[in-house]
Amino acid sequence: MTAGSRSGPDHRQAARRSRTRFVVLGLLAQAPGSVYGLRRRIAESIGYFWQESYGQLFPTVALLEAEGLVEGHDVLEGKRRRRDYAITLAGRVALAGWLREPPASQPERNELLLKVFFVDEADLEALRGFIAAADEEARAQLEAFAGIEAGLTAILGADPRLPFWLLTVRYGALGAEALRRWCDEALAVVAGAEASRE
Amino acid sequence: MTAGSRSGPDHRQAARRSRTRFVVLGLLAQAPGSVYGLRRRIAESIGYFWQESYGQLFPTVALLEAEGLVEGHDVLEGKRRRRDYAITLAGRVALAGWLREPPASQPERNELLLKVFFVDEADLEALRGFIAAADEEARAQLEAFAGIEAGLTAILGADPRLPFWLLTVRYGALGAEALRRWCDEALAVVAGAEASRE
DNA sequence: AATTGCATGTAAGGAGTTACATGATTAA
DNA sequence: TTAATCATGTAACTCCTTACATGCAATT
Repeated sequence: MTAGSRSGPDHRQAARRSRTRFVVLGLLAQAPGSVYGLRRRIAESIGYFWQESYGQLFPTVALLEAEGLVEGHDVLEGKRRRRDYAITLAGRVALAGWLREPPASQPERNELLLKVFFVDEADLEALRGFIAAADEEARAQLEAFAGIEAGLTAILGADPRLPFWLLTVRYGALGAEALRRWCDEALAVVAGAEASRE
Repeated sequence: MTAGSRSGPDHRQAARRSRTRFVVLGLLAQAPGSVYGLRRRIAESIGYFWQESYGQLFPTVALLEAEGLVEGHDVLEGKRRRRDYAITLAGRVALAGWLREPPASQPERNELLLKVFFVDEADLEALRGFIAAADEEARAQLEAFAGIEAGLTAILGADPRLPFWLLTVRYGALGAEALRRWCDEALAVVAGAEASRE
């Protein structure tokens, strides 16, 4: 089946400069698979720093196929149909090009900090709860990261990608540690404010 | 002027559950001002963890006025017209309600980590450059945060909000420190991979 | 005379989520 | 038999950015 030969309506609404397309290309460069599978792989491997929804993935993959950057093949397992995608040579070229471009840092938006900043109108008790919840979440994440680290190391052995994949985990861990430190300081500030309010 | 009495087309396209509206309410609760001024205040005070564009602010403020949560007054300075907005009682109630709700953490998306994760197809030299750039950016941020901290402390004196505002700066500083630590580790990994490639 | 800053706004479109609709297969 | 998992896809909508259009005032 040649590129763009699938019947049905146009899917041209999807991303032209979206990074979703490169996530898809990157994952398919590692191993081919279905859109559904991509979704699962994203959630399991890079989910803590990148997420994609079906509503984003399906149109994007369709577009990539129309552009000849990926190739789809229908697979029949019993009566169940699946469409597996593989990256093409053109796809690898496009991916490599993107990988050479400096990463754009997305502007952060932190709702917790916003609520801290608007402390005037806020309820200190509520604030304390939010901070405690953030701390607990970071604690749980740290635990999870330790597990992922051990798992990756056990499975990958001498794979040259291992140190890089561990690096992405380390990023999460260092961030979570920093967050916990901040929560400590923040709880102290809240406690101080509550004390001086009496 | 009563709520919603401004002439012209409807502005109902804007955000219903957007946090932009609460940023506007929060800032107007601190002090009234123009939309243009809000934009500047956001950039100067909370810009490193929250950003808003005019295309977002103007429709949102118009909507808030239509809902009676803010009130606009035309001000004439010479021949220059300005429209200043102030928060209403209803606005304060809405703001307080939002501040009591647990903050939703936006899903992070980190393009640099993506490029690290796709190291297979990536160029190590390029990667090293990106990491070095991130480190340098974090270094510059740390310097900036130190300045902001000093400035805030000098200006605000005994204002009870000071420790909370400093807290938002601390968040940025702790994050930047964590990033720098990660960059160190990452550069070491890249160096190791480059050495073993020979 | 030109540039920068103050100030208001609109139009178009990209990116992304959520919810929905559908159906087969496998395990409890 | 019921629930979970595998699997594909669309529709509607929100949010948000970018680029544009306009004009006055102050500074260089």
